[in-house]
Amino acid sequence: MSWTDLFGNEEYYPAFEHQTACDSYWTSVPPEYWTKRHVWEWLQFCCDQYKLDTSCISFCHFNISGLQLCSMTQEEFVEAAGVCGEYLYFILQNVRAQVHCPSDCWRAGLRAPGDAEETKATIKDFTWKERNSQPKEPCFLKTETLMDSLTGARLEKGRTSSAPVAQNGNYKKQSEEVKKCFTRKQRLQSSHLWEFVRDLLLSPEENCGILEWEDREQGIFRVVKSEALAKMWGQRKKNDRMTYEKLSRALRYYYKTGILERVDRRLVYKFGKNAHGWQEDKL
DNA sequence: TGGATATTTCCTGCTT
DNA sequence: CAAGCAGGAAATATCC
Repeated sequence: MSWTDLFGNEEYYPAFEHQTACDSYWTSVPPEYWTKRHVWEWLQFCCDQYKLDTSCISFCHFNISGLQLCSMTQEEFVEAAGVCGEYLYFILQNVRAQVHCPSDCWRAGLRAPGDAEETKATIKDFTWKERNSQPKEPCFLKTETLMDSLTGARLEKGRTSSAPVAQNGNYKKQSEEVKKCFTRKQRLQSSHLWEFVRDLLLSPEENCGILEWEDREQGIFRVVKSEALAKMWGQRKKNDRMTYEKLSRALRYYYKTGILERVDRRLVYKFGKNAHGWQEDKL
């Protein structure tokens, strides 16, 4: 089943404006009905909006329809997108839980995907009704709003009795899972240089031999590929002029604050007393 | 809106 | 000589 199968001409349903879209775009149509193109755009939207590291995502794994996407397990997400897979999985589950006005959806006669013939007309009406009647909500630009979204706070405020999440007895548990996941995501997207370095050391799948522990217990590590490290940090900060020269200056500032300690060897650094989260037994 | 904080950028001099 | 290291100084970005 394709979008064209469902809607005939694509002009009836323009592409999601993922650059400016807010969550309401992605909840206006159940993900099960997304086309490959929408899956692709949703992925791009998530990368942009939630600052996911695209380097860990195997995009070819997502050349699939929304129906296929929805049938993927969390493990399959992780396989396809590494650590980002977890977040994508939870974001998708959240989108599925938040699909706008499911009652309208059922009233409009939406059936399970597969009943293309029967839903062809009604889903078109449904999406247009949604689009015309639902003013754009503000985009999720702020962390708290994202948290609200992920933890379902917004749903709590305005949910209807037919909201799938409300029917789900595991709602609270799910929210906690999502919260935990978000914390991990925050960690992954650490904004400080030393946290970025620490997290790179702790995630072999992203590290690619750029950093290496020299003495794990003492927190001594070595920069193996200085240029690659600078490039990666530059990508994170959206700064293509980053160099190891400049990055190392920033690292040297950490000596003052006790985040790092000086090691008198080239390209070798040590976590200081004010750095946390790098010790194996305290993770 | 202004201050604090964390880099980023540039630089000079020194070391490996 | 190239690549790093040490810090000072100033600019810039971001957060609260």
